[in-house]
Amino acid sequence: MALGTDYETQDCSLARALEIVGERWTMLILRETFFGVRRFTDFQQRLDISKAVLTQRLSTLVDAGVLERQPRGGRTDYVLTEAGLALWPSLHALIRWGDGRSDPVRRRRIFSHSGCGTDIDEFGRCPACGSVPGPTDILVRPGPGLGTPTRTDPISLALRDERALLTPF
Amino acid sequence: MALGTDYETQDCSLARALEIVGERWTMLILRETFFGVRRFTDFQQRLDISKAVLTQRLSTLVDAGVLERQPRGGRTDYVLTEAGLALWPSLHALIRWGDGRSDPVRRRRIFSHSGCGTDIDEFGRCPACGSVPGPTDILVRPGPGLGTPTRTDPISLALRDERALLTPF
DNA sequence: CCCTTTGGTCTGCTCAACGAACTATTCCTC
DNA sequence: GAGGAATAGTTCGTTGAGCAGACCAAAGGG
Repeated sequence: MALGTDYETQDCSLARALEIVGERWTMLILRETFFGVRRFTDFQQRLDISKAVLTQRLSTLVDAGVLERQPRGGRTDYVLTEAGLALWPSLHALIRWGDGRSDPVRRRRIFSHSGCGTDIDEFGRCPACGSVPGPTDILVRPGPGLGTPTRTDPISLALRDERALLTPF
Repeated sequence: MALGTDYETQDCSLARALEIVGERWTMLILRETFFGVRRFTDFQQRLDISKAVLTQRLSTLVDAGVLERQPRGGRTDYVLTEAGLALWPSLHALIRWGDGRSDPVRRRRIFSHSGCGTDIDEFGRCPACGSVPGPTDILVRPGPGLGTPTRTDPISLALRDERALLTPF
């Protein structure tokens, strides 16, 4: 971000957070990781992102401790660390804000608490339990705003059904 | 962001949100508006941002309906709209994530519920009431991680004391 | 009537993102 | 074990966005 590296002059830690997750593409990459995407090629195909930029963003996220590289034979898995999982509230809030700006009933993805099956509210709470479930306890399913799916790659097909977040493909 | 304008091919509304608030500087500008900053010159001085970029960001936010221009005699106030106020959960989550990544007890800004005075938790809830207060019901005060303040502009001085969010300077 | 404040625009430069081509390693198949 | 495909990148030339700094127009005050 080149906001300057002297964070001590920044009044709050937002600049520090944005230095890591505020760069172009980074949040979209992280959304994919929460949906279960782990591989370089899958990120690239689903986001239509330049390979050079994807390489740089993944490295930044690994260096920042948000993602972890896990060699799996000939390939590499990029998996969320604990710090990465802690980003879920930020990501969820942004998704809900983006959804709410059009027609509130036409949401694209709906998140529910896997414990009790209740849809979570705009603040991330499960209205039934009153808890704020973490990403390991959340299911995603397509919402009415998603429209007719056009992508036919295996990941998009799997996301047409209800799935637990973080389930690898 | 130039992520392409064909949002229909995007699986969820995150790209739409990032098209508006995901650009460099935008979230920092919005943080300032929640703290009560409203004027061009104040944004520019507090953020050390290029005037050309600030102009473009403010225009984007106004066009997107996040901020509203309010002429005040010879000057212009940039004020959060309802859609802008709805960004508070996203902003709060990012601030908390940035804070939590260093030492959790050394937070820079602490937010509390003005109704009951209780500090709000990392999910934005007031532990006493169980509610999720909106920005109009939240106070900010410096946290132990802020260190010795170096900035001496009027806005930074005012932020050394507890203040309600959105209070203009 | 001049000077300051405010809220910008304009210019030239640099650096990051882009698409496309190329590469190195591993795995699978024959 | 040879050939091809899949994976995870790197390299290159071009384009576009951000930067600092100079400049500018309108409003208000003395």
